[in-house]
Amino acid sequence: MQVTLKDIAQRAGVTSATVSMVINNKPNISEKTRQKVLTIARELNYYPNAIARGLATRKSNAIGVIVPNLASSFVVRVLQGIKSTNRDIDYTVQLFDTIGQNETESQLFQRLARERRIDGAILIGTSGTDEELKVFKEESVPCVMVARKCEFLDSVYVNNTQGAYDATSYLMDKGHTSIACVLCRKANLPTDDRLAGYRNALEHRNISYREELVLETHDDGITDGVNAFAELRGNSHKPTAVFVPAGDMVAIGIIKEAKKANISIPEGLAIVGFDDIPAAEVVEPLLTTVRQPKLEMGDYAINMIIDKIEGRESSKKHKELMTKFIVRESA
Amino acid sequence: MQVTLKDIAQRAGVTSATVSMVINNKPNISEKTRQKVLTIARELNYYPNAIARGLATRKSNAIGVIVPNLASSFVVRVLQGIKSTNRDIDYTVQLFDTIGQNETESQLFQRLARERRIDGAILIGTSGTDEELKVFKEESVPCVMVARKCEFLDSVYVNNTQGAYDATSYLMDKGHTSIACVLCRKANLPTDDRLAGYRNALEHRNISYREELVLETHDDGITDGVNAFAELRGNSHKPTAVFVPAGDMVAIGIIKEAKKANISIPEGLAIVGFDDIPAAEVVEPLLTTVRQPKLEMGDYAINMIIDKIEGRESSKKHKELMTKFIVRESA
DNA sequence: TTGTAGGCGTTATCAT
DNA sequence: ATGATAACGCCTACAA
Repeated sequence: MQVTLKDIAQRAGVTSATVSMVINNKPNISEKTRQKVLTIARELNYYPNAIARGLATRKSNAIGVIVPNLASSFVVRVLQGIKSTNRDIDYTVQLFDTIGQNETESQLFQRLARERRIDGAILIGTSGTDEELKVFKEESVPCVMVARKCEFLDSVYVNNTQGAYDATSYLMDKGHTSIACVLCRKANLPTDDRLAGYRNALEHRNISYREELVLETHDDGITDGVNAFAELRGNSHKPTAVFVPAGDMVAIGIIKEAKKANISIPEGLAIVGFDDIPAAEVVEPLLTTVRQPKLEMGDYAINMIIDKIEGRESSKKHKELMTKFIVRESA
Repeated sequence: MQVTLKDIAQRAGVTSATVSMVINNKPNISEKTRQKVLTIARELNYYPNAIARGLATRKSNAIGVIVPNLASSFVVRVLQGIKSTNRDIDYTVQLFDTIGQNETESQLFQRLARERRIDGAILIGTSGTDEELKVFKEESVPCVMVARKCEFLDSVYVNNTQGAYDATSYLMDKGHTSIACVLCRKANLPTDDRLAGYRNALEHRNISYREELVLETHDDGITDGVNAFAELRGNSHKPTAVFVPAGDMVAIGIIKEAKKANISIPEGLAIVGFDDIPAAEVVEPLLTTVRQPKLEMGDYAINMIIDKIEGRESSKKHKELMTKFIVRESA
């Protein structure tokens, strides 16, 4: 049986109200009873029942982290950032993924917002529309969106456009003029921003943007890269470089196929990825890529949400973090 | 304000007890009131308050997943397995990591077991001693240990010894007689089992086990591999093969250094890793390794814990899953 | 079939 | 400084 306030109260000869005050460090308790109560609590190994406390205070001390897919290394990395912030976190993290569940994303939002199981939510690159997200506002459950700018909620994201611009510019610096772009329209990827950056960079140097040079992959895995390479080879514009907003795994697939086809990298084909995943440093040649500060995004997100929950930060806030162009060997 | 049973009861002209029964699909409710109640509930967007329900039923419908370190790809993969089981899970997953917290693992166990915030716990390769784990039993919080056999709790793990035996035997099949072993004594790695497998395999073929051929790394990252390679080169037994129970990242580090030193793989040095991480398929040559069924482990774990929680499975259970030797190019 | 009443373990507001 | 007492929102006997 669980040890409750009552048990302690009985042995200490006081009321459970008093014990509660002691446990919660409230003032106006005589040192004597405080000590007595604390001693007994320790003896009995008392821990407050979190659920009962939650009911009484209307606060669960839990934060929901909603992700589309735990298989994404990006998502996992942000999650690590959330869990490894320096701040001393007194909230439990509850994990929800929206892929392969029999509940739609929208239903999950509804439920989470109304069940009062969490005090706030962090959404990592979920695809929810403003309409679907509204419920968090209605129920005044604080919320921050990660990896996607969302006018509707607080958000922390990365300057995707600039990152793509940098990558493309670098390629042009190296003398490339026919630069392909491989992207993937998965809901959680900010593809359009990156495409815009690519396009801006081109136009900035008076190189005309050609639709034929932008390919779409179905997914963002290594095999999508090998498929993309085949398309690249057949391309009439004979690209000498590829920028891969679809992500590093796709870029790695391209590298692999290129090597198989005896194309030297970066001389025969220069390749730039996006994200900077661990494998970027194991592939050969090492992958040049646009790094996203994933841990930092998680860190910001958890701090923002807690500030919100605790009412310390009420204004809408958007935090843009900077990508970093990482030059390695593939370009 | 939150919509409660009472609100619905009022509009339906019944008692909140009745509404509760409808919401929970209890029998003996007239179809008429059932419909009326359900209609109103939907109109008001009613969702039961999970906390209040938890207090009343003494069940939180949450499972704690306790991991040493979210940065481990092994851990993450098991977590994916947990979240992607086919079973229709009606439990929330709460995530706890024990590294870099100001609470010790042991304190966390205590708290989790007594706070009644979770109905059960899955421990992924945590290092807790039997003494520390006892509290889950005391408080009768069901528990399963993953990746480590634990007499004390239910557990699901992998035949590490056999996996290591297979790997070593394969190397001997290929004619190697001087086989180094690179291991890492991190708390969550079943190093001894793997070492035993290596040793057994050797002795089975009458090759004597030499302590000088087993190296220890500090951690299990890529740099630990590059360091290990230096040691390997200096080794007086001139190993022609390495088995790396420390994990694939370490093996990859060794590969990288070997290539730098112009040693051909597998001719000059054969290398076998342990785990089969994604990077094993991007490194060149592709890494031959012992695959652990990580998703499957997660799947088993979540199913076991739920059966336990719901009283469907009371006997202590140990599930051993099989590793699979994956032949690629490095050996 | 439905209502009454009590309890789950806390916290919080009054009195005293 | 402490005690009564009433929430918090839901569930569950038991009674009607």
